[in-house]
Amino acid sequence: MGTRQATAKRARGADPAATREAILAAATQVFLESGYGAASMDAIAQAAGVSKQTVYAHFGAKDALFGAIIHGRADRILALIPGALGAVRDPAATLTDIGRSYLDLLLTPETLARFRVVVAECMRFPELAAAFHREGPERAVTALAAYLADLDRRGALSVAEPALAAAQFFGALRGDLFLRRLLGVGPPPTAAAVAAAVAAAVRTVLAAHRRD
Amino acid sequence: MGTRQATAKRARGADPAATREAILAAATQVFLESGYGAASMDAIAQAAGVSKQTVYAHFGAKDALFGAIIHGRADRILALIPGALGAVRDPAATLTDIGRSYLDLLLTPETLARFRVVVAECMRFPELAAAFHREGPERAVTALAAYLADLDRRGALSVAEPALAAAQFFGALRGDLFLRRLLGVGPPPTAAAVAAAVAAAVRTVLAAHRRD
DNA sequence: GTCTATAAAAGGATAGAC
DNA sequence: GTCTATCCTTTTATAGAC
Repeated sequence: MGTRQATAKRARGADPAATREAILAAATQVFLESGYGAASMDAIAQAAGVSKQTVYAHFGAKDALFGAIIHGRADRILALIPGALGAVRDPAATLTDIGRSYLDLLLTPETLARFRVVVAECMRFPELAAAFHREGPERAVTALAAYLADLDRRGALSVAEPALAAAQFFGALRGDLFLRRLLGVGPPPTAAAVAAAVAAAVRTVLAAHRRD
Repeated sequence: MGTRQATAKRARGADPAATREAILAAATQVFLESGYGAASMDAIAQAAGVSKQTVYAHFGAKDALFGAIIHGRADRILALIPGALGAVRDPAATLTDIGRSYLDLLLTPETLARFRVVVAECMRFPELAAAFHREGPERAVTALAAYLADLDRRGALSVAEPALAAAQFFGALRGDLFLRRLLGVGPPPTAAAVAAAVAAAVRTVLAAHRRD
């Protein structure tokens, strides 16, 4: 029963910033687990180890708290890609790295849960959905398109429409694996299955844009 | 103020089957528009033009009604594909037809809304999500895989893994268009944009499986 | 800033009349 | 089978003490 407990639970007497972080962490967990509608402010307060009134003191209302846990959490997809630009590596190896890290991130339980709640609430919070798309999928497509355009300039590949090609690559990569996990159908894919999907997507994009 | 009104609204005095249909139609509208949690039985009853008790008399509980409007509504994707099997048409033309009808169906507001609620509630109703996947996406992949395997046998294409190739084709087809509409980001795509996405996906799959 | 206690409203489900 | 009226629980949000 000490006076200081720095974990996510129990923020009694800690500084306000820590309390705020504890609330955000708890809200993330509860919202992603239950969805916006089923998540109660009581459950969030309890998970954060504070009273409900404290939650309201920090965030004002339920929708503001929801916005806070979605915003600013831009999926840090592919810090890889900018580095790939202008690199001299084999395109196949680079695309494989990009594909694997993209798919690994997408198949993470947290990413899937975040995707589910944004999809579920996109009509109620259209700006949140737009921000999510802008900071996540759109950024990934833009970055990969830049890389593909670079390969085209360097003569390694023939890519007439880089943005479309990038969207197709990511789409082919998601294929059925992402859909199954998003819907929670069946067991998680094995590492081998993921690797096979990446390899196939890379083969396909290379074949489609092979230089004549 | 007549005694018979056969439209979706007002089922007073009509036969039970019509009442049931009116409730199903209203429930579909309300659930797809608001999501499971935000949809109230009051709103459904009102939209159907009956009392709440009548809704309960027919379906017993909210979750049962939700199941009824999702189940049995298997997306009738691609009645095309079975017919394509063994056909002598140009594979490019057939794949273009398949791709266009698939994408057109997926971009329908009703399909998008149904997808959203199933994704949103897949943790609460896992069997419903499994049925949705089985009757929709999985069936489409299976059918296209059969067609691709047939093309491989006939020597038109070289498809080593038909199921993976089919999933990739549909994934590439969805690309960014489906994601944007799912999240409600930006305006709907033009017919030209959809046609371009289909054409690009067809080009890609043909290039990837060109016979050596 | 944080807590306990409470207000105020909404929604799922049921009872009983016709 | 259908309707009106009601119960009971849950939930958001606020008041007031420390």
